[in-house]
Amino acid sequence: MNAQDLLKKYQLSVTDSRLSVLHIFMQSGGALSHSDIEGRLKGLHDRVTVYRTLQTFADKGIIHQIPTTDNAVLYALCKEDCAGGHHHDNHVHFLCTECEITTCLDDVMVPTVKLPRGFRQNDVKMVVTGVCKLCK
Amino acid sequence: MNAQDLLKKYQLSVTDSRLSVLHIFMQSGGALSHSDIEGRLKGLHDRVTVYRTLQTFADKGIIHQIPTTDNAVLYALCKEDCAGGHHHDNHVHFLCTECEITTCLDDVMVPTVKLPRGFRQNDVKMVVTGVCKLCK
DNA sequence: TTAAATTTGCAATATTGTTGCAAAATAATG
DNA sequence: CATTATTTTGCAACAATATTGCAAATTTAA
Repeated sequence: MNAQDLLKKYQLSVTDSRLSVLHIFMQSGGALSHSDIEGRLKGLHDRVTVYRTLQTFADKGIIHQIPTTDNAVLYALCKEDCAGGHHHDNHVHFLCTECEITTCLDDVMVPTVKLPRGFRQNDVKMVVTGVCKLCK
Repeated sequence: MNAQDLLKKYQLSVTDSRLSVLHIFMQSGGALSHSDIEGRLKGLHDRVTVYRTLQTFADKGIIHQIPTTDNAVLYALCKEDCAGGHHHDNHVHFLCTECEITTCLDDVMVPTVKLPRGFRQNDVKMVVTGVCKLCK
């Protein structure tokens, strides 16, 4: 699906900045931080606009956040079937200590864990740190 | 073990700020962010000192970081057997959406996952979101 | 084509984290 | 216990990251 249709699908106004950010995600394939995106926009849009765009996309379920072991917040495109409110992004994320790139391991599902009595589970996030395929 | 002995065990100077921060961790029981700690210190010590204290404790293995799905970095006391350089904090962390408190589920180990060919794993973090025992 | 609604960019401000350095506190020594 | 050496602290300055209000510009609806 192209960027314009994706925006319409989620009932969002089609604007330059939203298209740019979507294109950047589509081209990169991986997970990006706010500053990654800002860098690739080369000053085309304001920092604030990027923040708001990411927020909007996350609210709509177009992108999802990835927790990292350090400080940064990363975002990645949801799979097509993420639609309908709740995400299907329960795959493992991988952070390479060599190239510092975070990858979505789409084929590695997050295993279920048995919680102590009384805990109710909604969501699980899992981040593996190590050396990725390309840096090996 | 009391705070003072703990500091000596790790060959750290015993200072007011370190004792205060340790006490805060011991009383809270749960995971705390930098600003949690700063808040409870009520201006007793400088922001910078808190940063440095947390850094020192993390380096020595007295506390460990917990990745969260949002922005914040949380810290929690390591178990006694964390000593000797490498941590035994490979347990699951639980974030309650009601009380917003992060707990270490010490008895729930992070399951191992099989990574795609070529990926080498060093470390795994797992955060479960849901409703905790007390908020149920 | 025009009016209504939304989005953007700017400015200001808040929050979070880092660094250098002199003063203070702690540890080591006799 | 007193003195010296080492470490730690607090301040100031700074950098990076994030948020808010508001007028101008853009997009959508009519």
